[in-house]
Amino acid sequence: MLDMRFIRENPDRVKEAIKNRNLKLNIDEFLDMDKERRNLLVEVDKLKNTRNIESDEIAALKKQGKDASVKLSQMKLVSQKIKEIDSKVEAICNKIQNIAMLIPNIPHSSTPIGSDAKSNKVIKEWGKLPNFKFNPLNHIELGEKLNIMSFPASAKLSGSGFCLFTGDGAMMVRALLNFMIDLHTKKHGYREVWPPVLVNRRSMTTTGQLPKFEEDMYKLKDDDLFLIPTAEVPLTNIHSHDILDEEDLPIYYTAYTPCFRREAGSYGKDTKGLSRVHQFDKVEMVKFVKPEDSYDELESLLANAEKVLQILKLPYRVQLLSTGDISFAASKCYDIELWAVGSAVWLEVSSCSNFEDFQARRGNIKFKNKNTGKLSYVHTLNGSGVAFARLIIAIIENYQTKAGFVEIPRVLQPYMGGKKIIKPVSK
RNA sequence: GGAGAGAUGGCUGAGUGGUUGAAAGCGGUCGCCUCGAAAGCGAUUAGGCCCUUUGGGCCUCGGGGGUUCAAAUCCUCCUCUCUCCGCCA
Repeated sequence: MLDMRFIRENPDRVKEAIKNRNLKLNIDEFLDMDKERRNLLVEVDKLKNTRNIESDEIAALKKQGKDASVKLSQMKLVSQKIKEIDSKVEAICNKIQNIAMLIPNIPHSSTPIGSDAKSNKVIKEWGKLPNFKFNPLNHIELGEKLNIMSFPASAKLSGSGFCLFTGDGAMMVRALLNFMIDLHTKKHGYREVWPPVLVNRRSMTTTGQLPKFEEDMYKLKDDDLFLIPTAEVPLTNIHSHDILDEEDLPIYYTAYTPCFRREAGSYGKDTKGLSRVHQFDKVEMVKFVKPEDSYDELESLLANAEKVLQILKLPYRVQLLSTGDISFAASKCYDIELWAVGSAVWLEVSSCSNFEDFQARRGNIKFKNKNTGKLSYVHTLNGSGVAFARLIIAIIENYQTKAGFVEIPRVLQPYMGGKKIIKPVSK
């Protein structure tokens, strides 16, 4: 959410942001409502002031044993009027609030302007793309051959868009979890968290999934709870409605969680295999930082995510997202994409974003400035460090051998009982 | 799921209709004292919103609704915490 005063004072910047994001919202109408709200407030505040003063006088009269019935009946009318205006104020506040929650964040000046993903900029490429002398298989073929994943089985259990890992595939998931959490906690200074994966509406609103994207979420029927689409939601909400100490900043959290996405409306797109599934695993990093540090923190966050891929020796590229592709709540965002040689595609495995105070405002996350004693909103950031399903595609495809086996990346071997290669096993 | 108790400022905690936005204590900050520190003394110490301002006003005692001229205080619903019982991985 943006600051009301900011919108009032910089309507052109807000309009520009909306236009650059390819969205449509009527800001002038919104500001008219705000004006009306403030006029009503002035009116009702005056009446309340009268009531407060007169009420004191009624109390004084009663104390003295004098008759207060004239004032009493006057104030009855005033109170009635107050009630009327208050309900008007409430109605218009609700309207304003509903629209305010749909206004996206202002993109950072370094975010490329463009209407869609075509305007994203590749700003970095790392590692050599593998060039096999044989025809590489894709992960579905390899997974079946090696008996480490089964889509028929997951379809039987849950329907399309799920995956069942077995044997060394399952062990690799567990290895990745431990490797990434170890890296981020031991080398990058993050605190480990194991959060709930069901969260309430308020939490989903803080981080911006609600109210706009409710249809993308899995929701429980009997309780107002949602399955998280990313650990960003619980991690960021750890400090919702908190006042943090300045000396405690920055705060870094990391967590592994499964992530749940309905992916409504994306049927037909990447529906095969692991690249777009309803449930996947992910290690997430979240930061709470002082405003002046947030763009440096974004760079180190990106570096932390890249480190995972560097250690795994997987070729990747980093994209700076354009205004048309960046998420609703973010002001600047990098995507990391892995090359999967068997499928011959770039796969997004991480998004590292700075939300500035957009989420902090929604979740009321503040810190006390030590010098001024004033409260300010923190800046929040998050990044995947990284998402498993597509990472597993890349590992399996890039580490495949001519014989159709899969070598295990060196860093994962200790996490997999010293195993170096995945070969087919009988069921 | 059943029965009971509770939710007040950074913390502990008083407060059951009218100078209580809130006693007291702790903590924090500043000043005095001191070579310095401790102790002691003094002062100060919530947030949000609105108005054109030095300034003024409104709102907020878990959240919503209600009663009343007036609500931290009365009624009601909800959420959460604690205790006991039941159930359960």
